[in-house]
Amino acid sequence: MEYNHREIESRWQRQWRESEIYKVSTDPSKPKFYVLDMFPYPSGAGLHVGHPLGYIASDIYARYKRLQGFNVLHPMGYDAYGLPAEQYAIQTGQHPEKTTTVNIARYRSQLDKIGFCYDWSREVKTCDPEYYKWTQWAFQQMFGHYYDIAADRAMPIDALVAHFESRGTEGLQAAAGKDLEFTAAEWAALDEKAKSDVLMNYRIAYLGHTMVNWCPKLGTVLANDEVSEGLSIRGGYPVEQKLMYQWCLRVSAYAQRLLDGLERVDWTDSLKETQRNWIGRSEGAEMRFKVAGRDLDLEIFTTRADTIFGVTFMVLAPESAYVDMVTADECRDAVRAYLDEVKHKTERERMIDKKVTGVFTGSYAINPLTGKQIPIWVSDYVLAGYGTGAIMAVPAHDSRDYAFARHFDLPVIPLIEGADVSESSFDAKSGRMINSEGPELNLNGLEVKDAIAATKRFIAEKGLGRVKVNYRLRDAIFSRQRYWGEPFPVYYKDGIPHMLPADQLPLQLPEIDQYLPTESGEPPLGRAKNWQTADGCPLELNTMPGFAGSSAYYLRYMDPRNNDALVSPEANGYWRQVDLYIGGTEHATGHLIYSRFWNKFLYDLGTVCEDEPFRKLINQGMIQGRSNFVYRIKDTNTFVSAGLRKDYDTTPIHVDVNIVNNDVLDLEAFRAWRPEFATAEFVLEDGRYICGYAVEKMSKSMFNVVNPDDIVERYGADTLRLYEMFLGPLEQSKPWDTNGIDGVNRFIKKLWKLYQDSDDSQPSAANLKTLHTLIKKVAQDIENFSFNTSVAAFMICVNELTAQKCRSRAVLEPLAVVIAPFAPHVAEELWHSALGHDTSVVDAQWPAHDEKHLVEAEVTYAVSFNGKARYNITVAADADAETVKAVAMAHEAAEKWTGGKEPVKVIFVPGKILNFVIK
RNA sequence: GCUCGAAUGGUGAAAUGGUAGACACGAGGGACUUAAAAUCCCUUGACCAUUGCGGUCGUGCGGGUUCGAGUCCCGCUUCGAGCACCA
Repeated sequence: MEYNHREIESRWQRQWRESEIYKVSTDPSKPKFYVLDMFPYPSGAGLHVGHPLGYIASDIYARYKRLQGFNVLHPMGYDAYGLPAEQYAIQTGQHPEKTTTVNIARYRSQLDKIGFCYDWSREVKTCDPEYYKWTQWAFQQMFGHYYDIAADRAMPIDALVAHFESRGTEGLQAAAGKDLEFTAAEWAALDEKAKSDVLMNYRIAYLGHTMVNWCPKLGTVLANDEVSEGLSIRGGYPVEQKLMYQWCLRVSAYAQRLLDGLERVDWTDSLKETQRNWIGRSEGAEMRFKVAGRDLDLEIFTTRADTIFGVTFMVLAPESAYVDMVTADECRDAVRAYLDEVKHKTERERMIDKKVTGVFTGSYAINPLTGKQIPIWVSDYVLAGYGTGAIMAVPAHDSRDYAFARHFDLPVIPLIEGADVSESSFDAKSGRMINSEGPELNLNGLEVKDAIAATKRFIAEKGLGRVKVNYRLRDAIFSRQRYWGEPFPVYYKDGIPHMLPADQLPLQLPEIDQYLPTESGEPPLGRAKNWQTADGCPLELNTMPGFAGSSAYYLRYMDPRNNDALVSPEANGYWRQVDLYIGGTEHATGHLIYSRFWNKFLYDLGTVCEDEPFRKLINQGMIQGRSNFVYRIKDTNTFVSAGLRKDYDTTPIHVDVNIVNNDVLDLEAFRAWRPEFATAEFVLEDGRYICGYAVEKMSKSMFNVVNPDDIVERYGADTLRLYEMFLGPLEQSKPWDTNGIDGVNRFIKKLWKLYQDSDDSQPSAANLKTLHTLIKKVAQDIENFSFNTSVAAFMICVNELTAQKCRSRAVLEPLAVVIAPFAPHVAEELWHSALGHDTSVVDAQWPAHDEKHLVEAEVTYAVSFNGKARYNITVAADADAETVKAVAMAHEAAEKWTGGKEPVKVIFVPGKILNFVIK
């Protein structure tokens, strides 16, 4: 019988669907395993061959775990809210929901063809009201909680109100926007609006006046991770800083826990490092400098407390509240002019333009250690949003301060022995301190590290400041001036925001006539009719950002149809957390921070039992496109093969990779491709037209998009799955190159052939060795996510068994099970038709390898002495006399080297053959 | 600038400190065939030798540890990724 992938695959996929074989339920009698893919945004372009890479890897792992007897949760869904559908809606008037539905259907059919073992009964879509009810619910919970620093967790806002009522802010330790101070009496005297404003300062989801990334072109604000180098990630439009009244999430309150949690998860070091950078913890000191002649302290943050003797000036951020307080009357005009100048620069201009600018305020601060007066300046190189918005400048040991000092001719005092500060600052945190002696503190001769500690101790004792930890991580801006997102379950009464009652959730997204802002500049929801509560209070017009829906979806899969809770305690208690999460690195500082934050908040609430959502995370590499080129001779319609092009003056033209095979152009298909090539002539080499190639992003405009459907149609899903794994290490980025897929396809055909005429004969020792080598290798490889070497192992195994003319069911049966995670359709077919089982291979047991079949073939002699050197000499079990003699000599030599004093151990372990020469 | 990765044939890549280049593609040669496709076999890191055997060099560069280094350590080079007036 011929291997017919079309027939086999459609038949088995139907079978799996009809028997609901991949449906799972909570089953406390079995150990659980949760394998998750980052769910896709269903874009209009559909899937290309790069998308399924991670899905195939997770599918292999899920199937493997299932064969090992685990109850595997392996769901899929859609991150359905997003800008492209909305942009498309603006252009065409088509409702984004319609576009999204069409795209989801397309994704589903593409995914189905690859043969994944998803439990589709658990599918979630973020735009589904049944789903976003719980996104809205979580938001309301965040509104109803504050972060208690002493308890190190979120607490109900009622507890905060109770605290205010009894003690005001006395003894309060809570994450807040501003440090407020009031008494219980003052709190009681506040009106409702004022109380609401105070509570906003503490809520985890809060309305705040913050500097936001405003993108005029997209007409919306963006989160920090949606902006790079002053441009929006999506579209690449300029982004400005703008002060707006927006919903925010107090992610910063969780900064330390987000950092600590990284110690407990099994992620790659580089991803953890990326998150650590993003959180940006820095330990330092907050210190007060008196302003000369005024009753005012400047509070600054520094990580280099040791350099305090080298402070020669102070700098304030232009937006700092200090600026107005310290500016002397005679300098007021100059300062105001400077502030105006700075304000008109965009963030991007400020970044590109590294010119040193600044203005003197006319005031002086007093260095608390030397008592000397130092000038206070304003400059835009100091950021308002970090630390206190004011710094002590140490030009000798900070390159930015150095540039400023040189530009304005301010003094530079070196503080580290041997540091040459004539050309540039010495920024390294190492060396011995000099010039650092004052009346009360002497740091001279100390190492920088010790000097920092000594200074911190000193300022804490003298009450000059305190040890302080700062984080770069900012609160997440949670409002979007967009239509296609979750509506906020919020209404306003007398200008005070209130949450809709829980029984009115979900608040459904209303219909509107156009997907644009209103004439008065309000977000699109301003167009909705009757967008108000029953008693006429207006509802919030903003919608939630993309990350809202994706922050807890992994929890919803545990209990997707529960209408009373995001997830029941039973379901969450069983599935707990994602054991394996596979997705791209592009979410490192977005989704993977937000969902960890979201999860920690739900953990504080007691909704979930695990503090970290994703135990192990693998980042699959990006698949790049491999573009092909033809070379047109200038001003002709003649194309010259790549190898001959240097003899002509040519222009390279992208050619559709789908009409090129192994870089050989299909001439007829090329002529038919576009009208202007219908009359194309060719200059061939060896009778063929060879195309050039380049690695580029996979995109329509490069004509290098390869659709998985085409590969499945031509070679079958199993070939696609094996080939994507064979392409290289999972975590590495690589170009898609269809060259080589034939090799994998050949392997499947050989596998198929091996199973024809299977019988009940006894397997030979060689058969068993081949089989057990494979079982051992593949199990190891799957655990290490080294799928490419597994595929190689399959090829070796099948080649060997073919050469051995193995027909034995005792070998073929476990072989089918081992191959099943990788090539499920063909494994299933062979399991039934050739081996005669009437159950699914999915229900089989993963075979254990038996060391005895491997050991007897080869033996390694490991000779160690001195507890140090170690020689492994491996010889075949049936080794000739000469080899055995060599081993004996090695043993003897080892004993001689040790002088017979050290024990010589000879260990027998299985391994490969090594030729060892004794000199 | 700081942090983290990576570098091996014509190509994708393998190698718990122990035969470098598994496996595959491509290429060359051969078998089968009227022919092609399909299939199968041989060769394929470089150089030298070649009627036999074989020999030398070789994992970005320079050092080091080790009986032994692609692998470990130190110092570079190049490329990629993340962060970046973050004090």
